Amino acid sequence: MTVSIPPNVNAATCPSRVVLEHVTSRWGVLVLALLLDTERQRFSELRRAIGGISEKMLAQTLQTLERDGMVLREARPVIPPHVDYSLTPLGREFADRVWALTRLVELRMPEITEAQEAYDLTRRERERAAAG
Amino acid sequence: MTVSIPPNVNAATCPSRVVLEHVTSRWGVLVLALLLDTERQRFSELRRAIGGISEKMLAQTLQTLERDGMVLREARPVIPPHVDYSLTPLGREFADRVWALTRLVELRMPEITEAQEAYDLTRRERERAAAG
DNA sequence: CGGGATCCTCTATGATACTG
DNA sequence: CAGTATCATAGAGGATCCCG
Repeated sequence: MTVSIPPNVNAATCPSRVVLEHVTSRWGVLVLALLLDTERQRFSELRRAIGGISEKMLAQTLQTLERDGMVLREARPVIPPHVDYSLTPLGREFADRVWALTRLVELRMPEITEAQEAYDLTRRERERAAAG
Repeated sequence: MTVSIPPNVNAATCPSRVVLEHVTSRWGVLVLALLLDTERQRFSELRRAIGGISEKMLAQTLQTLERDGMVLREARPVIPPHVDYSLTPLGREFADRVWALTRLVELRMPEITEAQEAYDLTRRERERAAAG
């Protein structure tokens, strides 16, 4: 298979690179996964479910994904405000793939951990040799 | 489908979250894609192919991916040094998925751009209404 | 409740210079 | 060539307060 990365993939301004970073960002991954699971969530529900995310970052992440057409925001004009977030069909498509990637990491975690330990071992030995 | 995010997915220390960030990081994505395409590359070849990455970040990204068992580093003890990087089977598995995600973004880019323009339009109108 | 605005911290990244 | 070490900085992200 040939990948043939387009020249402008490298540019920080490349539009698709930017979107890729949105969906794979620290909080983007979690928001997509959570919405994939629950279909429709309120702001504070998302915040509690994710745990450890600040209001600012949740709002920012949701806005970014909404702007990219991945998330649908429905605000009911009541007091107190009631806002529901859900995935658009486009968003579900991405959430599926991102979630698959997440599961793959978890599936392969034993091999990864083993590789890390092996790497750290040879590293420590090398350092000891350099010091001694 | 039920996702059922494990409770510790949120923790910044969650090992699989960390690995996920490695493979989806700004430079990780590009390194994986490039190695998927070329099978085996030298440090400076990668640097030139990616374009815009600093030596420091390339070295750091490669080390991280090597430590995670995704990238194989082969150093020939000659002068000047000759180091080849390639994907391990594990790394190829991840590179495939990451690359698929990248292609999906490019495939859906028209819809995404359209959504962004629509979002920006309603935003500007709202701001004008607030100002006027 | 769902944010916006502000201030502050810390980390990711870049630039540069040096070395085996 | 393939890095490492050091320094500098922008931007990500957090904490807090405020408001409709």
